[in-house]
Amino acid sequence: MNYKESHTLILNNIARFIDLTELEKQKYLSLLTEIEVKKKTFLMQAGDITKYEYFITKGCLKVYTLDEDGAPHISMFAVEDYWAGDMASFMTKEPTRYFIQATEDSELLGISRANYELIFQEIPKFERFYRMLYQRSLVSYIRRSNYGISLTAEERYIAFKKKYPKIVNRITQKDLAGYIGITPEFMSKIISKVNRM
Amino acid sequence: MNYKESHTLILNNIARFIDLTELEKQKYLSLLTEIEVKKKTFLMQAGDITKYEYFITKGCLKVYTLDEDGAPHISMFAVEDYWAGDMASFMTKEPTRYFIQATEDSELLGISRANYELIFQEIPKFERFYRMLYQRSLVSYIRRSNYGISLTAEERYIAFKKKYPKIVNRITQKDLAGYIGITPEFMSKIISKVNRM
DNA sequence: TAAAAGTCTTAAACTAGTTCATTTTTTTTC
DNA sequence: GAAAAAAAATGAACTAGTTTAAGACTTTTA
Repeated sequence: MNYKESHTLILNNIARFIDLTELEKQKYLSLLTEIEVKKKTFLMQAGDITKYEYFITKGCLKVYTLDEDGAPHISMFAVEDYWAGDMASFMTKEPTRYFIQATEDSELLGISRANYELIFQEIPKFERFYRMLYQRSLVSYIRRSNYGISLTAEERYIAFKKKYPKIVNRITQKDLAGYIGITPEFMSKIISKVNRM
Repeated sequence: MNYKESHTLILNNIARFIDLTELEKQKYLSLLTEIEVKKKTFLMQAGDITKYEYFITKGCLKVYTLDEDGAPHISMFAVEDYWAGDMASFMTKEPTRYFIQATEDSELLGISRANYELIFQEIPKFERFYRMLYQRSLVSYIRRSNYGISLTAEERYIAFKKKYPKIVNRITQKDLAGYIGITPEFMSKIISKVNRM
């Protein structure tokens, strides 16, 4: 069958781990909600009860918290083919501490909590899909959880550039500083130093 | 049925997320290997191909990497009722970068890669168990991945003490420094400062 | 149970990263 | 396309955390 671009993208993402029949694909797609967010608008703000988990089909968003001083700490940039959301709030129905804001006009597919639970009943293979998706994410978060304490800011910047060469050019230096965990001023210094090398 | 202590512990851990029949419990337990490690000995060293994932039934172990300067970065302390291992190496069969060393005489249950795959065929419910286990771990690693860059060393120490009050007293200050991501000297200063407050 | 090895404390000199203030450059908005 | 707003660059004074070194205390080992 012929699917629209965004649907092909999410089906391919899922096909990395499990095979679905045509019927299952259609069932799955019917459980998704299409969402558009214009640049600078929020998909989620601290205090919200998270209703969806998101798959990004177009654009770029930043996921961040604010500390007591109001400084943003960016935990990820989500671009095409990425999953984003606040799993803790999604699971527990407690208010989220996260903001998710579009840094470009973006398009997403959302799955609601009810449909997320439903999917495991309707297509049990999805337990396997999510088991493998989470297993992979876990590996990269375990690695990343050591970055902040074992690498200098310059090393973290170089690692980010190497791992996400396409994202570097789509975000501001200020947001990158918020991800690396330093001030924009020091980020500026590091970048000019690394470029000089 | 009556199980030995270590088996009761792991069955209870699993029962948090899925229900197993007597037969399934026995099948599952038959796939596990009992392992003993004496204090200071290694369960895993960098370069090894990880053969098992572990569940700790007694004792305490530290999981760490060494940086280029030979300084240890501890990623977790694993005590009773915890899962440990190097999932990346376990999955990809590439050599691990981790060391796992017992800080007390310890007892573990190990599941081999072959049996891990087998279990999903024999008892598909385990997809759900691992999906939920990983989902939970992910939530805490996502949170922790921001700790290193958004909290000061003193704040990280206070957070650790609050989250793991029982572990603090079982490990050396030096190992705690390796977890917090600072030198043992600065750890000493922080502890005496926090205790004075 | 004595010696050796490892852990903890303290302090002084140092470095990575912050803060604050100002100017230049780029992007957004009407 | 001009004005306003936001981002980036630069520099000087500051602070959190490191390094090195030495002595006191604790644990391990023979």
